[in-house]
Amino acid sequence: MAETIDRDGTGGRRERKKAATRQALADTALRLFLERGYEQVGVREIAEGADVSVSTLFNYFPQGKEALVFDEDARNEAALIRAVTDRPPGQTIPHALRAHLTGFVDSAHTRDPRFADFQRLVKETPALREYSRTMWLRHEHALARALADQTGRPHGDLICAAYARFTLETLAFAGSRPDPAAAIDQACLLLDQGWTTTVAHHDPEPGRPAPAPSPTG
Amino acid sequence: MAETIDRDGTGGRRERKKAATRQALADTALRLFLERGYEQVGVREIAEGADVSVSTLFNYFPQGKEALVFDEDARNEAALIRAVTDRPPGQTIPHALRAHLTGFVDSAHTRDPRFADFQRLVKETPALREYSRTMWLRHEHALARALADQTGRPHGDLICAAYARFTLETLAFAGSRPDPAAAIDQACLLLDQGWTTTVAHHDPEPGRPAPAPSPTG
DNA sequence: CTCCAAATATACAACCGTTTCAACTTTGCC
DNA sequence: GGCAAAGTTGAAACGGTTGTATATTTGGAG
Repeated sequence: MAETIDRDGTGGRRERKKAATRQALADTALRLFLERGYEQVGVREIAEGADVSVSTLFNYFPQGKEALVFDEDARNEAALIRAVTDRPPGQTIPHALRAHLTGFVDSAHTRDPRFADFQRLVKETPALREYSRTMWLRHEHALARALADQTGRPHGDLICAAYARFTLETLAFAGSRPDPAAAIDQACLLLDQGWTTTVAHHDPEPGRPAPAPSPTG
Repeated sequence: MAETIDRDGTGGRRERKKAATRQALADTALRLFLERGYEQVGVREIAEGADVSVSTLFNYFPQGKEALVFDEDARNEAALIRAVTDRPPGQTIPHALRAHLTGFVDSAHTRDPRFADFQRLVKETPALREYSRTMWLRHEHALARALADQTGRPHGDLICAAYARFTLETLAFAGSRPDPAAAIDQACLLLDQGWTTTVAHHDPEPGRPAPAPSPTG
């Protein structure tokens, strides 16, 4: 039969239903949160709204209530590492990062009008702010390693680690400010000055890092 | 009569009892946490150990379970602002901050042996790490203002705000590293380079800031 | 000493997010 | 059709936290 395509790939009916349920949960959650505020909506109500049980809700979002809101966002996170490693030739690392960060906060105005609402919700809900921040911070190690690779510094280098940490923290910092774009600008200015003065000179050719001495984690 | 000294000051018996209860709560909490781990001890048990009800526990520590551990720490926080404003003449702001931060992490070795245990507990308990970090971050505004005052920059200046944020974040960053002292060193190096390059030149005479144009909060 | 009013402490029940678990249902496949 | 794996479910439980209504304690006044 035609159903025998893949037991767990992206094409099966099962997977489609799962995706639909997941989406239904995220959608109703966001809708209710925007209507009445994050704290005023319980997970029981969300589950009911998506017509599943609470167990199922937590089966889909084991990270908890906050994760319901960042379902889409979580996909774009890896892009940050690529922004460094795949940056156009001649562009410095600080410029690549700054561009990526500002691109992220600018999309509030240009893109989806719902996206602005989403960002406002996060900005005004402490639990969501915290969650967003720690989400980004999960990439600290990856970013630090990318920086080390690209500059030829040793893995575990503390300057790279600190620069990675502060760069990611910049998003949370910007979110706490009336003008996020300006905040990113200034924060990056501060960090970039420190970075270039400390690391000094020449990143090697950006397209490829050094011959990738250790591809492991 | 002699008892009519102060109804709510520091000398009354009432206040002494309150302080004792508070201390008993913090002490038993820390002891139990160290014995069996933060997550393995419930607030009901802590209250029982200090011989009070759970309601009373939350009456003394409305910020929640985590606050039980940081009772003493909370008192020393204001010292950070003083480290900037009261720094010895001729010392730059970055140096004052770096000294204060390293002083904080070094006391793990020199001072109280219990302090090392305390720091290990915080380091190994995510909830406590988070709490500690947000505790420090509460001083972001105060530190930023102090920096602005001392450098003659306008209040709300984003460079000062970012530098304050990152400096405070440095403590959490250091805590997540195998060698915290080295981490503070490198993070401060990075930040200081950025700070001095960006703010450039002359802090005014350190002893007094500019003639304190607005003493308000 | 006695009594009052305010401040504190208490027990108890509720609420919320989250986890667990044993049953039940669906799904993909033979 | 039937089997095993995967997914769903409801209900119960847990731990932190908050309310509430009721004591208990305290300082001070008569």
